[in-house]
Amino acid sequence: MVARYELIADELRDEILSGAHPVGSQLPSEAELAGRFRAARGTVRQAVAVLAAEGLVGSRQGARRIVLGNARSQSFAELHSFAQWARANGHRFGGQVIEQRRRPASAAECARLGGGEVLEVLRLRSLEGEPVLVERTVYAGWVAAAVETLPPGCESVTEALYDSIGLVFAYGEHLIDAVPANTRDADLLGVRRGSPLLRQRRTTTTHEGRPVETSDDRYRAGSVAFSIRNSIGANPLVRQAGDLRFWP
Amino acid sequence: MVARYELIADELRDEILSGAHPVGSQLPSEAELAGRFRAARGTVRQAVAVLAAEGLVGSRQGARRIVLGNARSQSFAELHSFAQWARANGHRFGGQVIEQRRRPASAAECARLGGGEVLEVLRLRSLEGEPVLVERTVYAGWVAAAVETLPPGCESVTEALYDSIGLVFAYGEHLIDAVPANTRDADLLGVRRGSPLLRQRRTTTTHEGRPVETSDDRYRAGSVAFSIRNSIGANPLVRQAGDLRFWP
DNA sequence: TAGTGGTCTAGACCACGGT
DNA sequence: CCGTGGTCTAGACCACTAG
Repeated sequence: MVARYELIADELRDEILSGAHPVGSQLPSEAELAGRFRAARGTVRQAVAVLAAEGLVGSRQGARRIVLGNARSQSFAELHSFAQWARANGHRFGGQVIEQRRRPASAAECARLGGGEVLEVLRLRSLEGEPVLVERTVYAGWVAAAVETLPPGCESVTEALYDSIGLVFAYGEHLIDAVPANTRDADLLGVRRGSPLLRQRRTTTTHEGRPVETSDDRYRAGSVAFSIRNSIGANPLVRQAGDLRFWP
Repeated sequence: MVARYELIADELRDEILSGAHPVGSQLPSEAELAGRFRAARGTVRQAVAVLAAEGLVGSRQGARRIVLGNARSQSFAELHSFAQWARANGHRFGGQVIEQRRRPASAAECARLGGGEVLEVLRLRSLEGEPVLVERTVYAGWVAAAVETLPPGCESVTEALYDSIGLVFAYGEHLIDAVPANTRDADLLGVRRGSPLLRQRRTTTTHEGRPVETSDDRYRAGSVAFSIRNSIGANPLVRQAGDLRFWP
């Protein structure tokens, strides 16, 4: 079942991306759109809220909505999944487990994952055949068994865990900064020790708010960037801090 | 004029932050909240959408909303303003213009800012007395004059430009990655050449979609991080990729 | 099956922008 | 001033979750 407002949003998005509404131009008014799509004004507002959340249009009280961009932003919850991002963008990618072991949770991990035993996995992932990412992931005890059954060359852990135990990575918090490569990082990525890496630390939970994993991912400089769109003075329908996507 | 849903959101947020709704617990149903606040269901939904956009609660059809976090996220459009972020977080900060000159726009800048002459400014900014940020900003020709009248030690360019010509930085697009410090960066920040910097490239526009500036900001590693909260499978009211804030 | 959130409607009033 | 988007209401139906 696809919602009406999604269909309207899709149609408007296509018009924007195709150039029918150039960047800087005004969108039709809500009343006009409501008439055109034979929908209530509220439904149209939901549709344009989608576009606003994608950073395609902006709005302010009293003036017509304005087209801000015409680049497809890949709406990424795939911030969690290297594989899903790489596939969606047509990249050749791979991955390999380097190390994997169970151990007791540290104090910090107890706070984030809920204590007990955890599973620590070190993965090296590549893009177009080049190693670009060192992933150090710590899984909560209750998913450890499922992760251990995955093949070492598993392409997408996210998808595999969904298929095997129906696990959905629903919410995430991410910290992004820069760090120097340590000896191990440097060795795995083929860069010099101390050279810049883009680090993404994240904690992921299920729909129920149950913590699944925390991870420390380090990208070789120049391989990817994070892209964010945001706006000020937006109302909550629009309040989005921005869509977020990887950038090759 | 403060909207009703904002007041409701404020009250619920306070309850969450104060621990009345612990992380992992369920929020009251929309119907209950509507009764309690004597508001229509739609208004209550707007209020909880605010909290969802802040990453405090999550939701899924059929189940009650769940409390995901209890940390205040400083809802940052202030991603644009080092001064506003630093002040809001109680940091001691400063800034100084190192270089400033007019020059013709490059080809790339023409595309982003609209051509003609531009104003290039190099600023060094500090936190707690330590230099942490090298800011290379290119202003569009139409704001150049206003920027040139600012004192070299101006704390907040964003605020100063609002006060002087009513300019509002409304929309931004940001690219975040890691780069090695070049000789100049290293010299200004007091780090070794080649050491990691966190880079934020941004383009900012007005409410009307008119480009104002593009900037290349480089943070010393360890001084700040970017924090993002996001969710999957969210509906557009909630679709926010996440609030975004600096992190000391 | 009952309760919950997601969608949609139709109408009202208000604050703001531009003329 | 008019047109626009922002807020709010009241009610309806549906899809989903959970017991």
